[in-house]
Amino acid sequence: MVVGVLVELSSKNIDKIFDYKVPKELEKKIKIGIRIIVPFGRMTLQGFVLEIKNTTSKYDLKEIIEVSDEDIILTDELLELGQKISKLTLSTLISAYQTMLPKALKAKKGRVINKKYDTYYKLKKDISAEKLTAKQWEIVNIILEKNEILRSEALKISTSALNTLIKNDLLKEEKKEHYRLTYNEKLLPKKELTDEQKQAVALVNLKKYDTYLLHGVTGSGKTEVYMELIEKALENGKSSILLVPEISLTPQMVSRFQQRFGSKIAAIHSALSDGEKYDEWRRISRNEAMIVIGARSAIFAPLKNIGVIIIDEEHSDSYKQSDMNPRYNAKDIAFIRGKTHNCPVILGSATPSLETYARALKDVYKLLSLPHRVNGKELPFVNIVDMNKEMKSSKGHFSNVLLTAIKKRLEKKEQIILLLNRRGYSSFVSCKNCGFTFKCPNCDITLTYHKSSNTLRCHYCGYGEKTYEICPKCGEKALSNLGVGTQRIEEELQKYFQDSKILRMDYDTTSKKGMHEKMIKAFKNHEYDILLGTQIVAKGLDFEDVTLVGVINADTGLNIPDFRSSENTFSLLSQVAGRSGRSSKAGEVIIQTFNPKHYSIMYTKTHDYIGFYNEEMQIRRTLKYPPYYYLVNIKVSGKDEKEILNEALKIKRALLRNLKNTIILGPSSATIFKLNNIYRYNLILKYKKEDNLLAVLEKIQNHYKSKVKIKIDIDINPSQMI
DNA sequence: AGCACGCCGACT
DNA sequence: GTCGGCGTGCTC
Repeated sequence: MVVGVLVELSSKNIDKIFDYKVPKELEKKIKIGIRIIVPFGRMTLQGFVLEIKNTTSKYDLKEIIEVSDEDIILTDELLELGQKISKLTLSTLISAYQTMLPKALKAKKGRVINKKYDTYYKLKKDISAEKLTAKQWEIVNIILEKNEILRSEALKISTSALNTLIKNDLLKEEKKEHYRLTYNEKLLPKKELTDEQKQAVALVNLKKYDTYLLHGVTGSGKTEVYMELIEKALENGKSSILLVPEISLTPQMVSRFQQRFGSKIAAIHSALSDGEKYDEWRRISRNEAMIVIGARSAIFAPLKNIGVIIIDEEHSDSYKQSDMNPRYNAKDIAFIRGKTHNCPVILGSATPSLETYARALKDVYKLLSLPHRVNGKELPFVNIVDMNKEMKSSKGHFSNVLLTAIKKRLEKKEQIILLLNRRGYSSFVSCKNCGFTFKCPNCDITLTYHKSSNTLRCHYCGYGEKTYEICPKCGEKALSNLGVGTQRIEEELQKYFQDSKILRMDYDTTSKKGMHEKMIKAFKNHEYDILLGTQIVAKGLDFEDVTLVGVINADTGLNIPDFRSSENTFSLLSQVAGRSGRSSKAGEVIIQTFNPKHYSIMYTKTHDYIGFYNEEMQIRRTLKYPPYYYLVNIKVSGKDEKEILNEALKIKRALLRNLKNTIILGPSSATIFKLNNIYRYNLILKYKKEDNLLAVLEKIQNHYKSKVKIKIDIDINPSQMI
């Protein structure tokens, strides 16, 4: 027997099948999709069995060393899915398989994660009570009652008594695999759906593949719709996947599903240990868990018979893996799996991405709407505060309007959420007096300040100009770099409201395991009055007594050098506004901004997604951005600045020669131009239809695959352009 | 990734 | 003459 093996080394040169002989005694254990250990060069590596054959090769084949699995790790579906991912993202097949699996199943580097076993004891024969000591009898009695005793339980009674029983050969030992996580089986009855929700559910055909956009305002009860669809799938004996952004995968959210579906759910999130993730993965592949809730990578859950795939907050850029290969988008994977399982894919959002909404309007996706909140209340009143005026009267970060509103809530014992928009810390120049920022005349992207050359540059096309001291708009000498932290805001806030209890929630304070959950509980219990934080407070949280949401600086997001910055700002502000007034009390939102006339902010005031969509679409059309054009980002990096630039230019020429319908921008220096002495240039491709694009890109990549001094990274449909 | 091979410069 | 720099290519 000969097997074709894909070895766990992610290098373009090794990403192909190598043949090995199978020793007679291992033949029974060989299946396609299991992992094995093989000699490779003078290394010993793990690999996947992709082929089984009998033909003797021309090579003098080596033999397999060991078989790692009993059960199949990569099912036929996942094997094929990996092929597609590898092709579509131009990454190695092995890297595709590796991202599909939990860490515990990847090649061992250091710590090995294994299944966990519990030890139990049973009786070997009948025992007469009088021969036992009191402690021994206590142990035996439990076995007589329950048929077995857990080792840890017996140890608690008496270590020596247990040891004596074992020594006297009275007990037989048994090991049972156990999962690290347990789920409560106490289920709560489901909520009655509103007519709107019922209608949305009714419009979904669970029997065939189609993509739906569930467009529902904040507080419209999208989650209830998800649960209903999942339950319907379950009634047909089918499983489901629910993807949420990591940030909104809160304990609050998981417990809602667990109260409805008990141990049928498997929740995969970053707070789980590798071992816990591994256990969840096995529960899924054994059909013990039918409902998978998780962030991006949960789209690869080894479910057999999928009935519905739901992507919540579909506009979130966290569904795109942009930091490493394969640079895939979980949405695309959802469509592929939806097709293979012939089941619907539901995209849910209050502020859909423009790409998605455009497709819904074209009837490529079916549109489902939830235009009203479940509590019957209007969306909260939004008050925009012009900080240009405020800054003249106060020197801190808080406007009088916001301070007064906070004071009012504190007196009424209602709660407050404050958002500090800290996204995009990269340096841009802004006028303190009028809020003016420099934009690229070609790309409409905020120019980034380069200290070394004292210039402002566009990271898309490379356009540059030197910095000014005087604001070209208002003529004041007030240009400066911007940026504030949560700690400073907390101190300032505490000075204004000395008796109030402030809970600071950001990446630093929630990274410890369980902290996020603790904080949410504490805030819910009114142990704090004000919740101050970054993005993390904007999404998915549901507190009844929050009646005021304040945004301290709405603008920082607008200045990120990315064509989606307006969209992201509108979406963030809408999300955070939705945290206010979720129960019977009316909610208010106060947004502080230096750009009160900016359309992302204006449309937040009226909760007008369609208005924002229409205006932003015009910009996208004139500047040739998605959804009108597709994008590809090619990163060229290496140590020799001149050489990198030269190669980037060479690539550009090659692209121009081979792609007739594509616009090519750059090479322009990346946001972090020099990192660890590596220089980085970007080429940006814009196209509507280009049939041989993948083939051309692959050729370029292959040309550089063996070069050590130059690295090429290709990101197709990038989520951000930094 | 790791290692051998091989082709040029500088030296016990 | 040899030692060792690293660029290139191979691993069933």
